[in-house]
Amino acid sequence: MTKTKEKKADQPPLKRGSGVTHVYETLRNEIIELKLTPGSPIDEVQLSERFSLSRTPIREALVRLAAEGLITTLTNRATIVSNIDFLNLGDFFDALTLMYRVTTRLAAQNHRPEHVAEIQAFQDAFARTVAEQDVLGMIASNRDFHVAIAKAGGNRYYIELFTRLLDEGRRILRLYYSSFNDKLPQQYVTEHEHIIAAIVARDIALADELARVHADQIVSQIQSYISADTRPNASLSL
Amino acid sequence: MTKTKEKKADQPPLKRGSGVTHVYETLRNEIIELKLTPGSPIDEVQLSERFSLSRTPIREALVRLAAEGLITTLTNRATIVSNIDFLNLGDFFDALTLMYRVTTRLAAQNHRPEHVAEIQAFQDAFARTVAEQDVLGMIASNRDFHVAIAKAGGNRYYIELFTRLLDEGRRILRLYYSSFNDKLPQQYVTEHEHIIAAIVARDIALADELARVHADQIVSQIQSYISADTRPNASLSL
DNA sequence: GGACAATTATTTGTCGACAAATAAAATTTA
DNA sequence: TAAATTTTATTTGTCGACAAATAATTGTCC
Repeated sequence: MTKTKEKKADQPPLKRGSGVTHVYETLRNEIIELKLTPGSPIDEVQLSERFSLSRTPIREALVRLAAEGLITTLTNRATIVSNIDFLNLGDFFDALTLMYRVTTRLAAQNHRPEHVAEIQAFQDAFARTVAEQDVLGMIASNRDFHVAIAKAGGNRYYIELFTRLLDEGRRILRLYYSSFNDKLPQQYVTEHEHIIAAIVARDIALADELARVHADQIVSQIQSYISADTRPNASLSL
Repeated sequence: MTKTKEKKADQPPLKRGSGVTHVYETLRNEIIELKLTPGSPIDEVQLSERFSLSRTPIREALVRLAAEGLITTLTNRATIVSNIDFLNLGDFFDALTLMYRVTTRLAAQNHRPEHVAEIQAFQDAFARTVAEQDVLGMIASNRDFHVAIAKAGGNRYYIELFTRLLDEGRRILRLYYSSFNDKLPQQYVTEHEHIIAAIVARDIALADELARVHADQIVSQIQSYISADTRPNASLSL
């Protein structure tokens, strides 16, 4: 309840340079979880009141978010939560698939025992959310699972890009989670298990192939959600 | 104290929100061109004097650079120009090669006439710098050439990552350009021509293969520079 | 003389305030 | 009444200043 979270009056003196990080991470999560809807304006003074901070650290956090593409700043005008770019979803799917493959390959190649343990832990969490029909939890733990694989691969450039893509994917999936089909997720659990096995066996070619199939699966599912969406103008980037 | 700063008294009233962009771009170039050497400290007040701006916009530019990984901020302590990470150069080469291939493939697939013109223009610039033995110009125009190919491919995620990788490569190459061998560059000109031909012919497989060979060529050349470097402790990340 | 402690100095992070730029409202005018 | 123009209001970008955190310096004691 009264944790050190956002509320009007919290304990101001947390630490010296931690305010910006807190604001950044909080807003980042809210954007990814669609608590802040795409296109909605960001009011600096409102945020400064909410976090009990001056506008300066708020601004710094916003610059970081803008550098990541999560918010868009119209100079001298408003700054808004970035829209999901439905027109270029193909780019997104292409890059996502490539990162699925490359990171899984590298994991099979470079992983160490502790990595497998972490991957398995997130896979357990994923299986749990599937069993509980917790769709939002599924989306999050699936993301953690693949980020863990990327970390086992070790290439920091891939880790960074892949993380961004997966988080962007979380935004997209949240838009359509209402139409989630309860039968498919179990298949993902199985596919994850196979991917883990291929990584442990250091079978690079198999890991690559499984990742590709897995990615195609997810991409086509998202696409089916989008095309099944009946809301008028829902696929327009506004 | 009063040493020669670029332009002490320039035209202050440029435009309202353009100060940060100017500072950002200027510093970015200086970092990439190694005018600001890795590890050297960034003094905010010194910069604010140099650009005739308050510390606030300077700070904003620095946050952007930090988000890109070009500078490193030690909280409450100094902020320095990021070091070149020689220990993980393998990651860099791997990601660079992948982006070479993927962007060239996509260019063969998606390019339009105006893209070819732009690519050819940068290739001409590259050939010119090779003829003039202008090594620094070579490095820059080679980068522009491949960024143009990435833009012809059209995938914004690849464009962004590739640009960052190529700029990081500029930093590395600048460290070793003194030992440049004058015979090899001509080969790059030829390889570039072949890549353009493959793109124009929309031969995706050939474009991919040429890009791979080209990337391997460059990677092995950089590696030979590094291993041939005789400076003591030169390969240490300090 | 060297190690430790206290003091000073420098630098960073944050603040409140002001001015430019834009949006919104009010007024005028045809 | 509607378009155009002036006035007001809101919001962003920038500034100078202050306080916390750290580094540098000095002083003290063994």
